[in-house]
Amino acid sequence: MNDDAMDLRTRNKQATREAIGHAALRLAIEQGPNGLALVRVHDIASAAGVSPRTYNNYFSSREEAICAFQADQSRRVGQALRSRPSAEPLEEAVIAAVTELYTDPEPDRAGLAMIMSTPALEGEALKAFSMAEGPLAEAIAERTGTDPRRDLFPAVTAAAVAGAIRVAGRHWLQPGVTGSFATILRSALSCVFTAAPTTHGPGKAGGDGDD
Amino acid sequence: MNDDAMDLRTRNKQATREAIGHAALRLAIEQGPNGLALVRVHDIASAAGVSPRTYNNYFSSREEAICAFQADQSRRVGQALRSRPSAEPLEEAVIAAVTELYTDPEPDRAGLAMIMSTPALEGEALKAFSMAEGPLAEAIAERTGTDPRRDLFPAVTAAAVAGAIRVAGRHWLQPGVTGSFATILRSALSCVFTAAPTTHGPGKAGGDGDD
DNA sequence: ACCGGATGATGCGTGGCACGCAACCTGTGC
DNA sequence: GCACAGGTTGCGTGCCACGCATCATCCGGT
Repeated sequence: MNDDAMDLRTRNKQATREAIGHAALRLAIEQGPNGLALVRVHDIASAAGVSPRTYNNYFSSREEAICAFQADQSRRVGQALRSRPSAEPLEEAVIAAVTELYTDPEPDRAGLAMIMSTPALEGEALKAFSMAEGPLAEAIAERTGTDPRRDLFPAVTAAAVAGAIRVAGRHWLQPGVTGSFATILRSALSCVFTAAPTTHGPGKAGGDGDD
Repeated sequence: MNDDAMDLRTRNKQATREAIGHAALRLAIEQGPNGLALVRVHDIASAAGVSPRTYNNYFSSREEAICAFQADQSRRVGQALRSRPSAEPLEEAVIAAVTELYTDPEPDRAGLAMIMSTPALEGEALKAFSMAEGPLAEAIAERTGTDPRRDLFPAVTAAAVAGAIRVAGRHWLQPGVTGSFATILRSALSCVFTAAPTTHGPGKAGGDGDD
């Protein structure tokens, strides 16, 4: 987007950051969820073509590097919602914005699996998803005309949306679940805006005939 | 509750765990959010009356030890919901269960502030709160008669509830916010079950006290 | 009450990591 | 072309997680 508007310095820095993050995730996937301890900083650094010391200038832990992509993605959620027509109802706007952002490239299954099903990565993954909440809450507050400092609705909804994205991801990764991520994501987000369904019909979710 | 039903061994172990967790949180509070790096493992261990090696048998990071209490609390949420009369509507049951669990002793402001406003603790704190989601989702699924493996509603709602608790905590800690934690918590949880308030009149945050 | 087994608590040693520091190299603006 | 700001690298330090072997303590059966 603004890559050309940046200094060469800045662009290189960004590229380095992405290179390290990408290398970290790739190596983590190779080792699998149980071999995370085997992914040495040295390996990540050399895979990214930088010195270990430089790696450490960008990230202060392997976990942070591995989840960098998720974190970056989360940072864009607020803006994504703002870019929806303001006439659109909140529910539709949120679903459209989130779905668009998270399915432009269908997520990398292996990467998501690594990030979401590795205990040691859990904290960082949660942190990554929660990064969306602040900006999202502001965008929601703006759209609904509420004051986020006094009304909890925007923040709670933002947290719920972030949670729904997580849940959708987890569900999508489950073996035996069919359906595109987009479908599951929409379904999960719908739940956020649907008050308690005391008796709530069967088979939503990825919901085509799997039993 | 079942303390007397446990083996002496088990009880001691539990006590040690709590001692370490408590010591860790106390020391962290003393150093403040910016001095977390100064809280040495050795200090925590000796403050808890155990060897550093033993500390490491219980927790594999300072963060984990500091957030142990939050984690333990989260593990009880599922059970708390199950203990509500099954005739009660989901919303009321959840609000009652969570409020009861989180306000039996009014939370320690300093401790919560430490846990929720220290970047280095953020991941572990999120992890602690998210521990409630699994059991909570199951309890919700059971109460609403939905199959959590096919329907996303239980999991999404559980995540939303966990998020609401977090948001309530953050709001409660904000300077200038009046009102008991119980009130704020109820207000936040209400948002979860309230569909989008396109025009949403009352039902604010601190509700009673503030302007 | 006694004893063998199980389980937790410790000490020690090892490998790795985060980060401060200072020198070096590379774009940038004058 | 030059001096400077900013990024990269190597080195050294202190801390930490964890495997292993040992010892103390608790448990259950006889």
